[in-house]
Amino acid sequence: MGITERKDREKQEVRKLILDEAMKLFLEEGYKNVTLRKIAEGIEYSAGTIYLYFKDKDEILFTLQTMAFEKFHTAQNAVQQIEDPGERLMAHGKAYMKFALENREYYDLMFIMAEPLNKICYPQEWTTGLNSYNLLKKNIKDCIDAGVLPEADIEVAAFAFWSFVHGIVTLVIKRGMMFPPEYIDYLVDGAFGYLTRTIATK
Amino acid sequence: MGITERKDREKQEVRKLILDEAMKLFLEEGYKNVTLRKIAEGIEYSAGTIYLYFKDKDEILFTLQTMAFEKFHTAQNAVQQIEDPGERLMAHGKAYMKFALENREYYDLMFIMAEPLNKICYPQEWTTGLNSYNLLKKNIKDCIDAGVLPEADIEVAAFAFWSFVHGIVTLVIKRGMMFPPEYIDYLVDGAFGYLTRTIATK
Amino acid sequence: MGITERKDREKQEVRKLILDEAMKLFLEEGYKNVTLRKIAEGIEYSAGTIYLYFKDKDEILFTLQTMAFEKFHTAQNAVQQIEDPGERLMAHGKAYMKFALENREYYDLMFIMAEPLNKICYPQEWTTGLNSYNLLKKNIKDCIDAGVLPEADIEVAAFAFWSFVHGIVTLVIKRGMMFPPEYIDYLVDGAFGYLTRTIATK
Amino acid sequence: MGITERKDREKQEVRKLILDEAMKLFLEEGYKNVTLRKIAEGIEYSAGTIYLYFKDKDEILFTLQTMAFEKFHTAQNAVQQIEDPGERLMAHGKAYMKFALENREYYDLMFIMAEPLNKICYPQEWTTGLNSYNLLKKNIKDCIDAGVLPEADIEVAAFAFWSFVHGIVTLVIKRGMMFPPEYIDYLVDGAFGYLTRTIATK
DNA sequence: CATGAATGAGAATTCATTCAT
DNA sequence: TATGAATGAATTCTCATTCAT
Repeated sequence: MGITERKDREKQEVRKLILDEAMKLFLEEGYKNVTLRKIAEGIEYSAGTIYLYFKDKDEILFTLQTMAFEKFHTAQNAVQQIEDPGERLMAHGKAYMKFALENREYYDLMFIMAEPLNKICYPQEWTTGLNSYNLLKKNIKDCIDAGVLPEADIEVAAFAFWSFVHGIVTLVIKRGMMFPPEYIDYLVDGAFGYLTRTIATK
Repeated sequence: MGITERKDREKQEVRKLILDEAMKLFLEEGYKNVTLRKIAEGIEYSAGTIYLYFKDKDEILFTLQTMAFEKFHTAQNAVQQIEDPGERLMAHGKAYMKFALENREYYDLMFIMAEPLNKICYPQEWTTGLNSYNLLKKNIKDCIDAGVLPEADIEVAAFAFWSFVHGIVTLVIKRGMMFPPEYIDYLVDGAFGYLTRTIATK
Repeated sequence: MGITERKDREKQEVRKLILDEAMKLFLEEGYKNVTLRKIAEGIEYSAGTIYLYFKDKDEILFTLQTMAFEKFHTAQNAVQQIEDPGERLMAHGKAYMKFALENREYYDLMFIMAEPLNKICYPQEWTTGLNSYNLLKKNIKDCIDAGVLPEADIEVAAFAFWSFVHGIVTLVIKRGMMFPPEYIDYLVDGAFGYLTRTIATK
Repeated sequence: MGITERKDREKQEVRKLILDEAMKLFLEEGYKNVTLRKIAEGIEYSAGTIYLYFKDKDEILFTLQTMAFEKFHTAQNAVQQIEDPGERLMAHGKAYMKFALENREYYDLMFIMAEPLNKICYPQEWTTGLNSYNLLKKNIKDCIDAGVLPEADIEVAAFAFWSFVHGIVTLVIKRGMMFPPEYIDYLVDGAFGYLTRTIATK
């Protein structure tokens, strides 16, 4: 059993090597520059080897997506320690935006890019993504229960809140060039503050 | 003169054929699916013919983008007839979302897709896009002046409002598969109503 | 007959237009940049029109070559006025080199380039070229008769002399980059003087 | 080790196959006839395969050029054993012409063709070519020192001598069709003898 | 498990040439 | 005579994928 285990570990290691390299390329050079050739070169294995660990290129991308969701979930979990529901929701939103803007390619992969999604239809693989969404719903619910947010269908309120922050970061990531660079932080913070303050001070 | 006119019309028709086919391919499977070869096949012309109408591939997508902006601007202008600032802003938002969800490829091209944007940097081509944004700012300003919206830097408030509707439609367009199809309209309308109502009842 | 003549003249004019433009492109941008499209654009006719005046692209190139030979012949004729055979031959050589180095693309077309030569096999079209060669032979013969050059088969002596100047200019035109630019004139003049002086002082 | 060696040899063989085919095509109809597609067809491999052996088309021609220089240098070295400077220079010239006329494509590649020379600017790759030139300069110098050739700047004298033989072979290679085939040897030998004899008998 | 060699399909683009009008 | 539209064949190059070893 010792041998089998070691083999297994080694197998996992190469797999990780591939994913890390793929993610690195993805982050550094964008989607269309992630080629199997480059991955193979980067990890100093032959291109064929990759097929021993992944069915095809899409499967790598898809795995990357799953990993991105995990990173994303972790980043958000931190705010759950805050007791006050209003403050917690605010912190949640800020953490969301911070993650998105500091990890633009990850965010693209998770919530914008079309590519590896054919497979996402299979709901079992979508779990981690949903976990994050559930977190949001909980925080929204707490706010409504505490009277910080007006009464509403939780689904609706969560979707509204998510749309808002998603809109902000998507605009910045994809159309940031429309605005003067030094102006963007001001817009993002201002916009977030404007709507949340207006709502929450009720 | 009749002949010249007919020729001209025919020329325009082939041009339109190309653009339609390009948009169709774009719709079907995204940017990387739009190849000159496929466009040519689709319209049953030779690949070279396309170069009689467009300088290169980018120009096709860029033209599509420009068309999208024009269509988009027209769609929004309609609401300006409404007198009441609050109602007008609400109508504006709904018209925005309606357009986006009914013309998803156009919307993608305008505000999400990365590809042909190299060229949009040249500000003169970006004008139509800015016109639409200026419309929004005006409507926001009217609302603030009328006391319907809380005081704020117009740039910030406009960015906030835009982010919100952009977020809603982007989520639906790109990650609509996360939600039960029959549920989407409810979410969109609900979310929009939830935030705007909360703000505007002041 | 008046009408026919005018038509003929007009026909010749367009033909000349094409040739001039082709030559211009050839001179300015080199062989591989002479495309029918560019010629047509330059003279503001359609590409198809060119086929009314020339069978195909090669025929244009070939005609250009013939024209180059004429220009070349004219340039050389000037030296024939010199009486002294030795001086005349020297002047001939210098004129040859001057023409070649000042009209590199012409020279390439005439004596180096492979392309339009398939047709040169037909000797009747080669006449102008031969005229120039005959000129050289005459000058060589005069030198031998005058005792300025050692006795020899005229064909051989002419070929030797031609090879020498052809070698100099070909080396400069095609491999000039091997030498410091400011050094080339010195080499060319020096080399020409070295051999001719050595031979001729006998 | 046997296996590795055999693999290596096979790899070299395909490489050679490509180079040979490229040279063949080059021979048959000049530079513009050397297309990757034709090379691939000729050796019955797929076009992509060529990219496993060469970075791009230029690299193939550049390799051919380098090979040509090496072959050329070897061919000339032989004459250095001759003691008498005058005889040695004569033998050098003859060896030069022999090589050029027996390896016309190689010669073209080295000293006539324009195409892949962009790269030759990098002086380190030009070394072999210079070696040959230095050989010539040495032989010229020995002749001058021995009084076989008249006093002169060595650079100038070498350039003159080179131009002469280069002119002869270039004329034959590129415009040989001007002369009756059976006459060419007579011309070449005669011309070479005529000038060298005249100079050297001093 | 790993690889090197090979491939086939496909990408954008260019051009000489044809032909109905 | 002239043209505008169209084409087909060609170009270089890239990539995911396969497979014998």
